[in-house]
Amino acid sequence: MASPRTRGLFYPPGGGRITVVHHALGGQAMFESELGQVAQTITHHFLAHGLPEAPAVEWVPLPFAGTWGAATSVCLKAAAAFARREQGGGPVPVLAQNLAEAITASLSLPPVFIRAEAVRGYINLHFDTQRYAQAVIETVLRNAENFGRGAPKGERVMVEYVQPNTHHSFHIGHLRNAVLGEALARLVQFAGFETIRASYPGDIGLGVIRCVWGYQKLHAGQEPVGVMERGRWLAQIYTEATALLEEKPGQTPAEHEQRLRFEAEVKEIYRLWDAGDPQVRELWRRTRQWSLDELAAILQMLDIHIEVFFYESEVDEPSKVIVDDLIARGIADDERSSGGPVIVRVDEKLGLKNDTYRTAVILRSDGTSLYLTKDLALAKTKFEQYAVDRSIYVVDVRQSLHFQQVFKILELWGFPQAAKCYHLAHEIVTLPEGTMSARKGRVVYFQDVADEAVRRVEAIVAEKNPDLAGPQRQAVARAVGLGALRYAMLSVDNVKQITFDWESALSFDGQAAPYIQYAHVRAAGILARVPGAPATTWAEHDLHPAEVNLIDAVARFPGEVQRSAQDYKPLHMANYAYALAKAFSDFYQQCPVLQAEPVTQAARLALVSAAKQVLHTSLGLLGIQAPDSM
RNA sequence: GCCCCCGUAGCUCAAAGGAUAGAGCGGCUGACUUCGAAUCAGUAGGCUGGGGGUUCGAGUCCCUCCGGGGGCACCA
Repeated sequence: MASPRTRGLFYPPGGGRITVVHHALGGQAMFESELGQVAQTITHHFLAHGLPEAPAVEWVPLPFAGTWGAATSVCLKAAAAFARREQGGGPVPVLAQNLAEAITASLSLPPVFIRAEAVRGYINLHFDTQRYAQAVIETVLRNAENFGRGAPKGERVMVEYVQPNTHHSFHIGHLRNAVLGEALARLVQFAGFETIRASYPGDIGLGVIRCVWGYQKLHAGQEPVGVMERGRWLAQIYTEATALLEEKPGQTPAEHEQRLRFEAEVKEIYRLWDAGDPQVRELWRRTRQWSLDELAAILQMLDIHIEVFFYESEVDEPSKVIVDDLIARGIADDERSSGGPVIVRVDEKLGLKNDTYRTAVILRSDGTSLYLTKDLALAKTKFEQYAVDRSIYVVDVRQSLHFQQVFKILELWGFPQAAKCYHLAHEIVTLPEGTMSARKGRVVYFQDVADEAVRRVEAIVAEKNPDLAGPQRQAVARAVGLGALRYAMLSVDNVKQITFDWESALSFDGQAAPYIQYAHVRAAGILARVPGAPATTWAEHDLHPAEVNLIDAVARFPGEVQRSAQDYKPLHMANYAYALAKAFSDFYQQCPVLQAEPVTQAARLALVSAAKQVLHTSLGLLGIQAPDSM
C-alpha cells in the first residue's frame, strides 16, 4: 500500500528554490575579498577599453593540479559579446586570449596570489600555497564544529518528511524518505536557515479504516507485546483485510456476495468514524497509537527529531472551510446537486489547452474531504500558524501531479505563499521482484534490514577489532550498520530508483559510509597517540601532493554545504564526504605523521585534526555517526 | 491520448554551461615487521541512446526521434 505521500511527477524547479546569492568558491572563499579586488580591477580594465558589455567577473576554482587558484572566463564572454557587436573582430578564442593576456599583464596582485596567467582565454590566479594552507587549516581549527556553518539567512524553512500511514509498518521506502528529509533539514539548518521539521502521518483514510475493520472482524481484543511487534502486526492485519476485500478472478457468487458485504461494513465504519462514533473512534485511536509508538521508536533510532506532527485527521475540518471559499469565489464547481463532487478545473482556469494540471476533485459527493483537500489546509497552517517563509515537501515522485494541483489551486485561490511551496520529489525503492506492496505483503521492513545490518557489522568488528566488545561493540555496530544503510539511500540521486537488495544496501566497501567512518577512525587514531592538546596552528613545510589534495578537500566544505542546501541535494554532501575520506586515506597512506620531522609533524597533526573535524561534521549532516574506533 | 522523469565504462552510479567526462563494484597486477589493510597504488574498460540546434564552449540548455519508468475526477 502506498503511504499517504508516496506517489506523482516532478514539480518544475524554480518554485520554492532558495536563491543562490553567489557561488561560495569552496575554500577559496578564504580569499574572497582579495578576489573581489582583482575582479574590480578587471572590470575597470574592460570599461577603460570600451567594452561595457563585459559581464560580471565570476571566479571558479582552477582545475585542480596540485596548487590552488581561481579562474574566470570573463574574457571569453567579453570577446563573444565584442564579436557579436563588431562582426568579424577575429575568432573569439584568439580575442579572448589577447584580452586575458593584456589584463593579466596589467594586474597588480594582492600578496595572497603569487601569479596571474592567461590560458586559453581564462584569467588564472594562483594562490600562495603556504598562506592558503594556513588560512584553511587555521580557519577549520578555530571554528571547530561550526566550520562551514552558514551565516543566518533570516528565513524560516519548514521541511516536511516522514509521512507513513498509521496501521501499516515502516518499510525501506519510508526509510529513503526519512533519511533524505532529515539530511536536507540538517543541511538547510547548517547553511543558515531557521528550520522546522514536520511530519504528516496518514492516520485516516480508506486504508486505515480497512485495517480497523480487519482488527474488529478477525482479531478483536488482541494485542501483541512489544512496540515493534504491535506495529508490524497491524500491517499484517491490513494485508489480511485487503485479501478479503479484493475482487479475485474466479470467485463464486457466494464469495462475491460476501465481499460486497465486507465492503459495506468497511464503508459503515468509515461513516461512523466521520460521525464521531465513540466506539469506532476509540478503536481507531488505540490502534493508531500502536503505529505512532512504532514510528516514535524508529525515529529515535534514526536520530530524527520531528518538531511538528500534523495528522490528516486533524486537518480534515479546516479543509472544508477552504472548499466553501473556493466555491464562493467561483474557482471550484460544486456539482453535488447533480450527485457529483466539488471540483476545480485547473487547466481551464489557467487557460491551458493541453491536459496538464487536469481537473481536481476537492470534495467527495458525500461531502467528505480528500487528500488534496487536506493539503490545502495544511499549506495554510504551515505559513500562518508557524510563520514559515518557505515550505518544502519531501515526498516521493508519484505524487507530483498531486502537489502541482495543490500549489496551483492555492495560487488560484490567491494564497500568496503558493510560490514558496516546493515539492522535493524522490524516486521510490523497489525490490528486484517489483514494486513493494503492503497489500500483497511484498515489503521489506526497515527494522529487519537494520537488524541485519547491525548483525553483520558486529561480526566484522569481532574479527577486525576484537578489543572492542560488549556495549561498545553494540554501539559501533549500530553506528556503522545504520550509517551504511543511510549512505546507500543518500548517495543516489533523487530522480533515480533504488532497487533494494541486501548486498548492495549493506555494502561496507568502497563508496559507502564505513569507508568514510574508517577515515575518521584513522584520524582519531593518530591524534590519540599525541599527548596534550592538539595543535591549532599551521607550520610551514614542503607540502606533499597528498597533503595538498587533502587541504583542498577540506577547504571545499563550506561551499558544499551551501550548494547542497540551495539545490536541495544531500547527494552533493554524500559525494563530498566520500571525496574527503578518499583524500584522507590517500594522505594517510603516503604521509607519515608521527614519524615526521617536528615541523612537518606539527603541520600534519593540524591537518589531521582539521580533516577529522570536517569528516565528522559532514557525516553528521547526513545523519551518520562518526565513531572514534570501529 | 496528455503531462513528467530517466538513458554516461560490463554492472551500480557521479559530474556549478567551462579546460583532459570521474568513482565504486566486478576483472587483472602489486603493497601489511609501519599512525589500524573496513586501506592504498597500478591496469583494462566511453562517438555521455540517435539526429539537429543555441553558445566562444553542451553529458548539462532547446527541438525531434528511439528505449525504459511514473502519473492522469470523487485512493492516499
